[in-house]
Amino acid sequence: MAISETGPKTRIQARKRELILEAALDIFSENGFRGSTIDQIAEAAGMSKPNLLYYFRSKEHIHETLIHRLLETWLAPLEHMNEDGDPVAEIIGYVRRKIEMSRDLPRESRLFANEMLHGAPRTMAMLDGELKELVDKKALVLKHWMEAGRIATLDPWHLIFSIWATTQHYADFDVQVRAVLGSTRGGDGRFHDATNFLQQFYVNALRPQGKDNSNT
Amino acid sequence: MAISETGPKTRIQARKRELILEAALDIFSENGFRGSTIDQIAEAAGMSKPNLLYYFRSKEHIHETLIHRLLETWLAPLEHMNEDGDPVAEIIGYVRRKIEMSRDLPRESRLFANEMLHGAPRTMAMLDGELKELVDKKALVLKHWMEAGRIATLDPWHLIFSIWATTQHYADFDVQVRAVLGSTRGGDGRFHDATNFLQQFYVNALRPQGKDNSNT
DNA sequence: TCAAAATTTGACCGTTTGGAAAAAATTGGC
DNA sequence: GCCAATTTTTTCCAAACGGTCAAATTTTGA
Repeated sequence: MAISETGPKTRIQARKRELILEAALDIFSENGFRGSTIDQIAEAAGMSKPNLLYYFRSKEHIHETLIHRLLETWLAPLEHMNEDGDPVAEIIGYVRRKIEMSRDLPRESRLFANEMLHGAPRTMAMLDGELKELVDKKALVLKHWMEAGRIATLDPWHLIFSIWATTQHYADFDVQVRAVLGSTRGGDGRFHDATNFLQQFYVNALRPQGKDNSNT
Repeated sequence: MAISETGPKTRIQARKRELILEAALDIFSENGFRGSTIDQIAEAAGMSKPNLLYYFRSKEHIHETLIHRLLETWLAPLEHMNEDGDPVAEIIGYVRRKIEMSRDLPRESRLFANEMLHGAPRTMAMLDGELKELVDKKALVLKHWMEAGRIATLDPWHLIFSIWATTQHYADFDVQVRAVLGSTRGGDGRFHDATNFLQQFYVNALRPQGKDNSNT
């Protein structure tokens, strides 16, 4: 009898399901949902298609599981930003954690990007539920820091967007980044350079200014 | 006899091909290449599948044409950044043009993003050809501005990446942006807010500083 | 007006794909 | 060593899809 509706029972099932999810992450993140076939995933996982379908009842189901897991990972770093810490250090810390994620979990980043790009059909509920609440909460923290004059006054929501954008860019647009940097600067050091840049960049952008000179 | 290899001959052909490309942009940008079918595109263009295939010899060919056109549009705004202008005004101007593109050409942005996300199979040559050359050229301009002390010293390439990332984010991650901002702030005004934020943000980040206080 | 060229349609084809069914093989407890 | 549950493989299917082809229709130009 097929499993997959109830949680995995045996250790073997858990391990095989893990193997499939690992393979599926490879395939999905590279080719998108529609661009990936069950056969590809099965081969990458070292098993036959019907065998894979014994562990997951459909391609959709694999994808859904993958996305659900991803979301937890994705929210964690923002959650971690602490109201009581030093504002600039906390924000920079968040930026660094996000860059590390782009470096270490590029497949997850691309899977997420693909989902957003196509209208978030399987994520919508979570976006204007959990995510919105978390961002609103953290935006308030940023706002307090701004009102206390500890960082520059900027739209907190868009500030968070800018962090997402600049950091995830290094995973999602990796091909472009590497092409533009070329063989000398586009190697393994690019994440180090990116981190340095973003740190300087955000330190500058967040420095509160006594007198305003931001008008054109 | 089918056309499509040689350029369009009559005005009717040109108009029909245009119609198809317009429909294809809708479909491709929403569903990705593999996720789109010729039937969908044909229906959106108001014609039958064989009729569409009379104007373009394959799905691949439509996509290729679309991508090629897109690239010209995509490079134009950076080209426009002028060495002889005021550095901050020039950079901010570039940011504004990019944001306008995210607002007015979101389908093109998503088509491009999708291409990058999946490894730029049909764009690679142009990335480390034309694009790299252009970026290198403009990075040099930025470097000169920095050396003259007119803007803060930052890695010029990564500075350009940050502009791409922050602006394109509003097209590519539109669903997420709208969900997080909610119904009140996520309406039509979001691009206006984004523009204001990014302007302030870049003005801050680029302001050169006499004394260094960027270390942790 | 009429023939040639261009365009549109309908019917069709081979392949790929997601998935089902059932038999065969393996494993685990006694 | 044997039975039952689990896992794997073989075979197959129906729908979707990219694309072809020839016939029918419309348009164009002399």
